[in-house]
Amino acid sequence: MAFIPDDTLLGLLAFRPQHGYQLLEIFRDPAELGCVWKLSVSQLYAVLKRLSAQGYITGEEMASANAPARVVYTIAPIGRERLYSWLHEPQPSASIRSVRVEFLSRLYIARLLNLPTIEIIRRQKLACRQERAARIHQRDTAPLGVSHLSLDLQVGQLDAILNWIDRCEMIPHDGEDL
Amino acid sequence: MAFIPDDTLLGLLAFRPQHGYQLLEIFRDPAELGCVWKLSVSQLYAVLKRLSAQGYITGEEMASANAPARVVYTIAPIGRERLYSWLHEPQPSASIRSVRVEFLSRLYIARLLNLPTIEIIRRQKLACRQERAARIHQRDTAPLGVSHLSLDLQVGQLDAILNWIDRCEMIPHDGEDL
DNA sequence: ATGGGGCTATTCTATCATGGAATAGTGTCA
DNA sequence: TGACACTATTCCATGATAGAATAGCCCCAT
Repeated sequence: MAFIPDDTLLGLLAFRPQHGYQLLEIFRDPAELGCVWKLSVSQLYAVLKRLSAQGYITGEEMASANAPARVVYTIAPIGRERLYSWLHEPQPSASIRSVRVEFLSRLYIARLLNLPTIEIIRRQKLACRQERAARIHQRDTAPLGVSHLSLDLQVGQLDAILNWIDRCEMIPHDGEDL
Repeated sequence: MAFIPDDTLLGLLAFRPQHGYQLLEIFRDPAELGCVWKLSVSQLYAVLKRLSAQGYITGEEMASANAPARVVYTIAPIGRERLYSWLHEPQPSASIRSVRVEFLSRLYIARLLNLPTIEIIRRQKLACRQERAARIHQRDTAPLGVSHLSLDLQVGQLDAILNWIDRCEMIPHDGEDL
């Protein structure tokens, strides 16, 4: 299963306890996770509820002087465990969508927490190379037609990823300016 | 709205009347639409029900000597209208996923029905070029960080599509061998 | 004051997608 | 005749998604 929103939210809460609306703004801001993928209002609160029910986070209602009541969530120890095993996933998916969404989310969270990203990138690169080899083999045995075209496109997309992925190491950490 | 499964199924039924299980095999076969995207059993029947309720197709139960009863669906005139307006969509989406799924489905259906594909390809290419220009502009004004990386990846993916898309014209029609 | 509009914060609802199991007929082979 | 595989469809539980609904708080004009 993927559950990218769940793991990403755990990462954001590992950075610091936050309430739903605060998290939402990170997904709305095109300079933050908003550029990677959109999380709808209802899904965000649904995921928080699920994580809470599963014991990965704990919520505490807090009254505020200048705003309606809010629920501040804090990551629990088993949430932290789950987060680290997600970040250090040994065999990340190499589907095009996963690279754009899950891998970039991992990078975002790792940077936020000031963790090293080299291993994350290395494993993703390896997975993409393996995927590319598999697709090339399929393409070269596929009959001409749409299936051949589709595999050809996928190889091209993986090549684009492999050309791009090394640039991911060269961006500074920015966990402090949130 | 997208509704790619609906439009694709209309295309398959425009080729010839078929029942659910027959359609399903086209999506299971990796040499046919199976390479483009998977349609689950339940979704296929759900879409057929929806199309039928909306009057785009009509179903007729048929008993068979060597198999359980089945429902054979036939495309209705307004279904055919809808199909053609989908095939000739003047402004196709240029998202990476749309190209891989919707554009290739259009191509598949156009080939199946022995319709010309040049215009479909031309419009898709144009849309991708516009999308590329927009993403480049966003990237070059984005702050360094994950958002910049994400846009950079998207530009690379669009370049890969533009390199690939001209090869789509050079594949023979194969509507006869189903 | 008061009532509208806008921001914060969350919930609710309806529809659709997804994967899997369940049902049920038909043919094959031992 | 019982096990198994294939055909054909339905059902169910869970999750995703968009949108409206609710509701407190603040500012500003009437």
